[in-house]
Amino acid sequence: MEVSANIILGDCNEKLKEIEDNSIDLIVTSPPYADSRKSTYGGISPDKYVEWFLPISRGLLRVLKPTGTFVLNIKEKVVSGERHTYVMRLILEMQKQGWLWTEEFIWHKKNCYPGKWSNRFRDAWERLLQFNKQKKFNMYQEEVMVPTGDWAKTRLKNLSETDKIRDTSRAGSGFGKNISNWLDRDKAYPTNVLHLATECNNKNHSAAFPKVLPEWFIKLFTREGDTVLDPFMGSGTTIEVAQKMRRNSVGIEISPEYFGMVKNKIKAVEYYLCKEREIYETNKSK
Amino acid sequence: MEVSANIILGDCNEKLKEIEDNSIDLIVTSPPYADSRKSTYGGISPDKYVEWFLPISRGLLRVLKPTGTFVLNIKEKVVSGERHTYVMRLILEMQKQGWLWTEEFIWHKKNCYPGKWSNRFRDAWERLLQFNKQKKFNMYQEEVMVPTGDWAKTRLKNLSETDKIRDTSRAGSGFGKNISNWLDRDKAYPTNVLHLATECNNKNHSAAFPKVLPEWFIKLFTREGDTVLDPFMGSGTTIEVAQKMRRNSVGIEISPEYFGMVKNKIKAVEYYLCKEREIYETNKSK
DNA sequence: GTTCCGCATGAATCGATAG
DNA sequence: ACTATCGATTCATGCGGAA
Repeated sequence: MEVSANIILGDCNEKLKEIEDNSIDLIVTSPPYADSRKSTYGGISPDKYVEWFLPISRGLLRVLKPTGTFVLNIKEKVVSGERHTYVMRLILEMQKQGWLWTEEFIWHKKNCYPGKWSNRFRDAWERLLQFNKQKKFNMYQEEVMVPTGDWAKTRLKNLSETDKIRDTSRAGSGFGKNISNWLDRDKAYPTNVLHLATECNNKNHSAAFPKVLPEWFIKLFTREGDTVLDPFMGSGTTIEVAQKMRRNSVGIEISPEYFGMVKNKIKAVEYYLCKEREIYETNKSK
Repeated sequence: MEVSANIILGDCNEKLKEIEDNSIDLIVTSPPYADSRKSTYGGISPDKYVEWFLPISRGLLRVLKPTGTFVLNIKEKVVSGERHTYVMRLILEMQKQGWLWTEEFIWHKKNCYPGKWSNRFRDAWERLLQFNKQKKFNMYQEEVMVPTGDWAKTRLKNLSETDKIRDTSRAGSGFGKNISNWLDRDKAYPTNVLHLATECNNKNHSAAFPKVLPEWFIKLFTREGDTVLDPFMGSGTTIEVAQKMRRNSVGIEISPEYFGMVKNKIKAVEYYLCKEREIYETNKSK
């Protein structure tokens, strides 16, 4: 399967217009947070953030397939001792545009930077807001299953009588179970809390997220041959991962410097995928 | 030091009026979530939730000391496939009342409710919203320091190599310079993510806090002899913990059943504290 | 006294069916 | 059409009794 990696240099709001309606399966992005990445985006002030983002989210709504998903990585910053409310306001406004706010994943940054402030602790989490166009969307949950916890080893060794039948909880929680159903399982579905370490080796980009983050969402919401968009491409993590996972990708970036960097990355991945295919086809012909 | 545990039977909104202005150092509470605990609270509908809570938060603002803190445990439920927005709306409205939304801690519930759905995963986190009356509030960070885990040791060692080289001015964060200070410490400040399991063996209450949760905030925001309020006392975890930690406590509860239960608990703790003092004094006289 | 191991429990959500 | 109830789905934990 051939996959394309299409990267575009320019302002995200303008360049989105070049993308067809209902053509994207997944949008994963980490836009510049308010007042950060000043050098490249001019530093959007927290008070103007919603206003600035709404035209973009409208464009994203247009290009996303009805069964597609939009994952937005964002965190409000502290302004004069208080958490700013632009993220909450943004969610409320995006709902008015027609977005459904389906879920909020928490990205727990296990190795966040050490530090100390007199009135707060280190900030070790970020929001991953999931938006959809409709209640029914594509989700491939089996792709991201995790190993069952240690409890299972001992718990499932010996099953009592009540374990083998559906045993309704007495406290009226409405929770019944049949433990014997779990015997041959070694994997469980994950939760909406993601534990991933941040990568520090990507020093060229001030807001890079770890590869595993886009990877997880690409697995969960797309299949091979689907199309992934990152309208704030930055150093291109999402694009690179998507390409390696044989998803088509589209990236938009305003900074020529990043744009050039990603261009080279893409070529490298293309070469890698090419090699892989050769090996595959050689084996097949044997 | 004598501490008082004062519990009040009745509607929280009414009974708050009996509490003096600026008399409380810390409010820790977990109000009934929308549509839950119907038997005791009648189940507030998600659409009416903000309206229902605002008079209460106004009362809490009045009784809290200027240097005090309000910790609100809450989570929005799913309504027709979407996360409801009442929590966000509540924060915005509370700001209008004069509350500062200082911080949001994440409570990661390690043993969250099981289940499987086609469009979402298990919900494993709740919000712990921190509100204050002013930018300067009491916070005793040293009280909640945690032992440095192995990951931190190795992590910081690895970091140190790159960070020693790193030009502090380029990084702009100032960490590069100070990172070596962290290497010899065996205790670190925690982050704003708390990993705790719910106590599902509490037969008396379907939604009891784990004891460590109020304990952590009581340590962090109060000293011995301070006063802690829980306007939705429930099975009385907050009050019990506060009392044991030699903080004065005030609890309000609408259900006579819970009220009676907590009354007994309080007596037990009083007895326990008495014994402890006796032992202490006996040792002293020796 | 420790350690092991059995077992009830839960701030849930969805879809179908019924009023 | 819109609400109310009901069945089906599913993990990880801490308690308490046993070894």
